[in-house]
Amino acid sequence: MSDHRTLTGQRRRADTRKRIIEAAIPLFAQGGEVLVIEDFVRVANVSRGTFYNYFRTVEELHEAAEQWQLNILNQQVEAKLVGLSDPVERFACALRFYLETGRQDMAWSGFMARLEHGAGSAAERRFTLDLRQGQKDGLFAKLSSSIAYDVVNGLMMRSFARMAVKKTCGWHLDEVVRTAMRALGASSTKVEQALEIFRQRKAVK
Amino acid sequence: MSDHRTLTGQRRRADTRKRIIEAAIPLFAQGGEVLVIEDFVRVANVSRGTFYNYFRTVEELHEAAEQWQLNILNQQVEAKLVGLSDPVERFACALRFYLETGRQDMAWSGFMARLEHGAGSAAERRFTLDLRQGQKDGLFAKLSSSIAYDVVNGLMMRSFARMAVKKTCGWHLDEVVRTAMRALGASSTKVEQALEIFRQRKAVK
Amino acid sequence: MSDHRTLTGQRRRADTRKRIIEAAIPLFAQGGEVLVIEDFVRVANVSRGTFYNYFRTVEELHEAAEQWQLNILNQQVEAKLVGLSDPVERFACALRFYLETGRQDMAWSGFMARLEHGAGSAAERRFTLDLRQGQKDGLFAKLSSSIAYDVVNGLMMRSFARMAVKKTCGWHLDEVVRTAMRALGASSTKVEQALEIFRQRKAVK
Amino acid sequence: MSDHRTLTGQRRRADTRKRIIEAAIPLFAQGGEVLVIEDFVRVANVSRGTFYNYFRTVEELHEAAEQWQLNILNQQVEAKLVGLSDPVERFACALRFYLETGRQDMAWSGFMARLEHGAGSAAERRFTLDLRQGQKDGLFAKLSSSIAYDVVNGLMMRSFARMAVKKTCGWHLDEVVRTAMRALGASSTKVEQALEIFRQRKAVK
DNA sequence: GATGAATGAGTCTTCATTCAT
DNA sequence: TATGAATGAAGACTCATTCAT
Repeated sequence: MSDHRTLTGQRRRADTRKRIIEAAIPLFAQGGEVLVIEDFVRVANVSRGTFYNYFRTVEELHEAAEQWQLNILNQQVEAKLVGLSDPVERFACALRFYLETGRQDMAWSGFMARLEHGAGSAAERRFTLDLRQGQKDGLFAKLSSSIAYDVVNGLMMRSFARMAVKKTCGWHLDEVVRTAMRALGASSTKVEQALEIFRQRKAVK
Repeated sequence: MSDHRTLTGQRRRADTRKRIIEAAIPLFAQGGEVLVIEDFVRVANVSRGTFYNYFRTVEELHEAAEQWQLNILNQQVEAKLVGLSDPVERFACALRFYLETGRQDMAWSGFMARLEHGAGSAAERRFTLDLRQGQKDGLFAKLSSSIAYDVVNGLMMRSFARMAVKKTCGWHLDEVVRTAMRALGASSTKVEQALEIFRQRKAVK
Repeated sequence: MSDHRTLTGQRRRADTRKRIIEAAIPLFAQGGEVLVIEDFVRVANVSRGTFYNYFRTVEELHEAAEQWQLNILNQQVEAKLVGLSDPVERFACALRFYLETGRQDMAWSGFMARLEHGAGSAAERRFTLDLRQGQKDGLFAKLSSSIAYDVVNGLMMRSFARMAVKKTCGWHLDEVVRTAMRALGASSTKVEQALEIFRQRKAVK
Repeated sequence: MSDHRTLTGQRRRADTRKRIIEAAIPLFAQGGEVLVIEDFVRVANVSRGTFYNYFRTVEELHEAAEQWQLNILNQQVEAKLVGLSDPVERFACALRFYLETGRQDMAWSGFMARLEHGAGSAAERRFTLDLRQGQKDGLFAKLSSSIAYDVVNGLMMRSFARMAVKKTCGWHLDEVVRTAMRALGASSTKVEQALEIFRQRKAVK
C-alpha cells in the first residue's frame, strides 16, 4: 500500500519534471528574448510554485534540458556507430549523424547552437580521449587537443546556428564534415568511406 | 551660433562618448554576470541621464564598443600586412596578428570572444571576398564560403575565449593558424612562410 | 484543480481588486496633483507588484473606478424612477437624484466632476435615445441631440465641480434642474411635478 | 547708445517670448500626450536654457498662451459688438462670434476646449456683471448667476471640443446659441435678431 | 505536491533644472 | 542672453521568490 503510494508519487514527480523540460526546449531553441520563469510556467501549464519544486533557477532548468537532449542524442548516435572501430570513421560518422539530426529539426538546431560546450566541458574530455587514440595510430595530424576540439566544436556550433534558420541539404553537411576532418588532418579517403557508411545507415531506421 | 561654442560642444560630446565606451570595454570583456546600465554609469563616472544622452540600451553601447575596437584592430592589422599580396600569406598573417593582440591582452580577448560575428555579418562578407579570390588562384580547397567562414571564425572565437582565461604562448597560436589554414586546404609551405613573416614584422613595432 | 482552491482564489482576487478601486476613489475625487501609482499603492495598502497584477496604468484604474461608481449610481437612480413613465418627469427626476447624491458626498462630487463623458460616450448614446423618444411626443424642443447632451452634461459636470468645494442646498439644485430642462425646451409645469415627485421619493429611503 | 542697446534688447526679448508662445499653442491644442519642456523647446527652436529665461514651468507658459489668445479674441469680438446695446443681443452675438472663430480653426478650438474657466475665473466675474444687468431689465430668467455661467460655459466648452475634431456648419452653431439663450430664459425673437446681426457683421471683415 | 496571489528589490526611463562656455 | 551637456530625483515596470490554502 505504502509502496504503491510512493511509486505513484515518484512517477508523478518524474512526469511533471519531464513535462517542464520538454515544454522548455522550444523556448531555449528560439533564442532572442530573455527568458523568465513565467515563460516556462505558461508553456508547461504548471504553477509558479510547482516550477520551484523542480528547479530553482532558469539556469538549472537549462542544464537539465541540455542533459536530457544530449542523453537522447548520444544514445541514438552510439547506436548508429555500432560495429565501427576505425577512429576516423567513427569520428566522421558521428559528426554527420549529429548534423543530420539538426537538419531534420530546425528548432533543435537552435537549441544546440546555444549550448556552451567550451573549454573544460565533458564533451571536450571525451573528444580528447578519442582524438588521442587516433593520433597514436597516426590517423590525425599532431595538433593540440584543445585546438582540435575548438576547430571541430566551433564549426559544428556555427553549422547548427545556420541550420536553425535555413533549410540545409545533405551534401552541404557532408562538406562540413570534410572540412572538420581536413582540419584534423584525417585522410580524405577514410572520410569518404565514413560518409558512405553514414548514407547506408541513415536509410535503415 | 558662435563657432567657438559649437565646437566646444561637439568636442565635449565626443569626449563623453569615448569615455563611456572605453570604460565599458573591460566590463564587456569580463563576461559572466548580466550587465546593467548602472554598471556602465559607475565605471564611466557619469550620471544615468548622461548615459541615455548617448545610448538607449546596453546593446547599443555594446555595438558602439565593438565598432570602436574593430576599427582600431583592423587599422593596426592592415598596417602590418602592407606589401603582402599573396592571399594565403595575407590570410595567415592576419589571423596570427589578431591572435597576437589577444595574447598580449587577456581582457581584450574576453571582449572579442563574446562578439557575435555570425552568419550575415560584415566580417563574413569581407572574408568571403578574400576567400573567393584565393580559390580562383587554386590556393584554397573548393569549399563553400559559409563553411570556410564558420570553421575559421569558430576556431578564432574559441581561441580568444581560451586566451581570456589562460596565458598562452606564441607557438600555440602558430598551431591555431596552421589548423585554420589546413581546414581551408591551404599549402602548409605558404603558411610557414606567412608565420615567418609574422615573426619578423612583430619584432618591429 | 480543487473547486475550493479555485473559488478561494477568485474571491481573493475580487477582494483585492475592490480594495484598490475603493481606496483610489477619494484620490481621484480630490484632484489637483498628478496621481502616481505609488499613491494608490499606499492608500490601498498593497505592494507595487500587486497593483500591476490588476491594472497596468493609472488610466486603467480610473476607468475601472468609473465603471464601479456608475454601476452603483445607475442602479440606485433606476430604483428611484420605478413607475415613472413620462420622459420629462423621468429626465428631471434622474438629474435631481444624481445631483442629490453629489450634494450628500462632496468627495464623490469631485470624482464625478472629473469624469470625461464627452462626445461619443456610452452616456451620450443612452441620453440620445431617451431624448429622441421625448421629442417624438413633442415634449422637448427640436434641437440636435448632441447640443442637448452638451448643455445638460456641461451643466451637470460644473455643478458637481461646485458641489465638490462648497456645501450646497437643495433648492439650488432644483434650479439647476429647471435650467437644464428649460434649455431642452421642456414644460416648466412638468418639471415642477418631477421635482415634487423627487421630494416625496427622497424621503423614503 | 545705451538707450539703443536697451531698446534692441527689449525688442529681442519680446520677440523670443512671442516665438515660444506661438509655437506652443498648436501643442496645447492637440491634447492627448503629456507635454514636456523639450516639446516646446523643439517647436520654438530655442534651447532649454532660453526657455527658462522666459517661463519657469509648463503651466506658466500655458497661462501666458491663454492670456495671449484671449486678449486677441476679446479685442476682435468687442470690435464686432460695437454699437449694440441690448444685453441679449450683445450676449448672443458674442457667443456666436466665439463659436465662429472656433469653426474656422479646429486647432484653436482644441486649445479653447482645454482651458479651465471654471468657478471663480475672471470670465465668470465678467459674465455675472452682464447677466445681472440683463436680469434687472427682465430680459433673463431669475436664475442664479453661477448656474447661468455653468450652463453657458459648459455648452460652449463642449462645443469647442466637438469643433476641434469635426467640421461644423454655421446653422449648427446658431442652434448652440439658441440653446444657451433658451437656458437663460431670453426671448427667442431677440435671439433671432442677434443671429441676423451676426450674419451681417460676419460678412464685413 | 500543487496553486497562484502577494511581495518588494532591482532596473529602466524620463525630464525638470542647473551651469560652464 | 543663448546654448545644450550633465545631472539625479522621481516614477514606471519587471520578475524571482515566498507562502497561505
